Amino acid sequence: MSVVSLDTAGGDGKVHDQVYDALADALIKGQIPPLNPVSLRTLAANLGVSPMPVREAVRRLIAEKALELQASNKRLRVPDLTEKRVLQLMKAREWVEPELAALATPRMTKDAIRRLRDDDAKLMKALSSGDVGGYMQANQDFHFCIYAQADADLFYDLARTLWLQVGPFMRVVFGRLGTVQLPKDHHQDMIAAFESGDPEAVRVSMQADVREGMEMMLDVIRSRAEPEPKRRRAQSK
Amino acid sequence: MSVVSLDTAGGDGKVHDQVYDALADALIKGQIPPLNPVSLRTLAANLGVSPMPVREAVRRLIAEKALELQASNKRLRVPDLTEKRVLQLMKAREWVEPELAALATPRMTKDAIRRLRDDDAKLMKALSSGDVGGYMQANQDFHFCIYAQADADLFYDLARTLWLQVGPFMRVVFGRLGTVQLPKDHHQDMIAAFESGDPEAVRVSMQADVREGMEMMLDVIRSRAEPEPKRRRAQSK
DNA sequence: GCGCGTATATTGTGATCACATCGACGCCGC
DNA sequence: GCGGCGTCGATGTGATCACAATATACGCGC
Repeated sequence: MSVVSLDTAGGDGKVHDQVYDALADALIKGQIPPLNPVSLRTLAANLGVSPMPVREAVRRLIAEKALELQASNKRLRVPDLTEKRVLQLMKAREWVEPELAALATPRMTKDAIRRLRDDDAKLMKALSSGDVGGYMQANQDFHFCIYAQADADLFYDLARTLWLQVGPFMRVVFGRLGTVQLPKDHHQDMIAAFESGDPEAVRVSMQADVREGMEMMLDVIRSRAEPEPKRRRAQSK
Repeated sequence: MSVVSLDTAGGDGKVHDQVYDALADALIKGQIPPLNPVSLRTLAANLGVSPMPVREAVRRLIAEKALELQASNKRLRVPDLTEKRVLQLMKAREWVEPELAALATPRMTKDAIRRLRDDDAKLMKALSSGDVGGYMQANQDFHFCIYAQADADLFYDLARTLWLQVGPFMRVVFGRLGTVQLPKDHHQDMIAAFESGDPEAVRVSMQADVREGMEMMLDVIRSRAEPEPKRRRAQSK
């Protein structure tokens, strides 16, 4: 059984869109590790469709850099992240996501804020029980609940694209660090800033939240640069 | 004869990439007006390939929002720009492009700066002779010569995506305003800032350049909102 | 002459087939 | 036992076919 599966909700949407959603969801949740090879036919078989719609979904994900097609190899896989790349992703996230949050501030409804509290509660619970998947899900829900309020589709999609690229690596980060010493996240401050309707306070909270998360990832990237010198014939499993 | 054509340079590259490049080039140069419908089979016929690689290229361009697939209509076309969308594009461009320019500053070679002067000269010439196509080409060359030096592929691609979206509309802008009262562009200031190696000066010049161009586009968008009340049976051509 | 319904053509979508290329496995010879 | 080499399988890519849905054009009836 693969980590990807179709919605199977009413056959209305185009198949390649369902395939895209399934893959994007798996990627953004970190269910597909970096460097993991993916093949059209295998995916198609797992999803019970022909390779055709998978090709279109994959083409779209390649355009968003959520997948890559090795030039020499011509094999399809989840891209690895270099330090240079992470730095760019960090800068980009530090720009769009505070921007989205600031735009959302005057549009935040009582209901949305309630959902925010709810997501944050789920997040804390997952954190204390060591549920990585639950944590990532709750964190994603929290952030995108905000972004959806911003009424800025272009920025929203940009943020989604960025998350698509960092998603696979978040799982790696948690694998190294565990959910124990995670961040004191800034969700509480952010919620308070939303309630007082202060866009600038929201902005700084969001930026701090993004920055700290990405710096954690940066540390992991850097720490894995040298510490595995040779490791001949010492494969795991 | 269509405005799109293949490179026909050695059959090395994948066909769908050539198709993508051809379409992207036509779009970024504004050779395909907004709301212009395109069809897979027509494009395929014009390019002398099967509809298959065209589908992949188009799928990629849809992901980049350079094309859109009308939900109801299910017809493929170049997206129109709303004011809200232009404002987001402006904000995004005002962030990435100065960022790219600042990153490029310490990496600017003598040769690159020479090319910048060359492009700017071509730009001025095209401007005085009213050559819209030449102006857009020279302006594109100028900007992306800078961005290529930044060594920041993620930002570079983001800038490309944004240009892909504004491209079709630039031609519309020129159609309304002509090349006459174009901007005093900030290219000279920018080149000077590059030579003195001042990233902040480069940043402000680039931001001013982008901002003024986009404000021009914004004016056109706003001015076309109401001024054509009915205009029944007054089709051009 | 004009409106409306039908027929035709064209559209995007999905499936299937054909092919060149590359990796992996296994066999043979040393 | 082990290295080189050939075969087989899998991969992405492209072409062609089939199909449902829609826009467009034509013609009939009023």
